[in-house]
Amino acid sequence: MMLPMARAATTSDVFNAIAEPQRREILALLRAGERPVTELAQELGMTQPGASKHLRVLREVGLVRDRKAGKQRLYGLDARGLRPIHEWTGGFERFWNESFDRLDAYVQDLKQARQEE
Amino acid sequence: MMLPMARAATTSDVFNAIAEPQRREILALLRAGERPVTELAQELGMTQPGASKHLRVLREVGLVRDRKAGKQRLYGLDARGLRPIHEWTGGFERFWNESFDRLDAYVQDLKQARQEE
DNA sequence: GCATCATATGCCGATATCGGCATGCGTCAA
DNA sequence: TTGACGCATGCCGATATCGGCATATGATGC
Repeated sequence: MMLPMARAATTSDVFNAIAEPQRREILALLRAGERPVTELAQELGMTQPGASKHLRVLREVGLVRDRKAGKQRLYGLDARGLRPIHEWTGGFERFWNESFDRLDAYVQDLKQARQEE
Repeated sequence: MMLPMARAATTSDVFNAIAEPQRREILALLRAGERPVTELAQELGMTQPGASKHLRVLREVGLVRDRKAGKQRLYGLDARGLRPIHEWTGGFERFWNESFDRLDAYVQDLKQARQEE
């Protein structure tokens, strides 16, 4: 019957988790230390359920850890998952300084090659 | 009337563009040099329209440039847009080595603070 | 012009995503 | 136990996303 396949990857990976601006803000805030949900929501101007949902995503990909502290639930940063992304982008470091030199060079080569044909 | 607001950010930023595994593969391949659409599609095992669509997204966020070369259209890498991501993740570099030491330390601080209240 | 190759675009179906809202559940204190 | 607080979850509506397919657009060569 061959159903259409729709979406492939989903929010269960780190790349996707940090594609959301608000989630990036949460991570940035958590660098200063653990924080309860309500405080995060307040500081970032979002609703409490909104914050909880984003935190859930971040927790599922391992960027955030939570622990109970009495009535509250403290969320803390676990940045290890960001390392692969840092390294992946780092693999392009050589290119973002010389991108257009390279392009130009390639164009030159191409013209050369054409004249020699 | 207050309609629901649904999705906030969209595919028009670099974080989102590289959230797609196939788009990351395209970028990785383009490190080796410019390539036409069909070749990309073939090497990555996707359909030509599929490749074209992903390339469109990459082009719209500026990660890829295209130029016409006769019948073909060559796509080339413009990695400058990856730099902000590299730097953003780099802002967490201090944390991904000592994440849990810090957490523990914070817990200690917290206990201290509580006893002193 | 016409056929051909290379690429882009449009439509569709399935599903994922996000925000808002209400509500559930657990914990603490009185 | 009851109430208050902190947080999570569920449901909904609007929209975005992705793959597959057919088709349009564009350039080339005859």
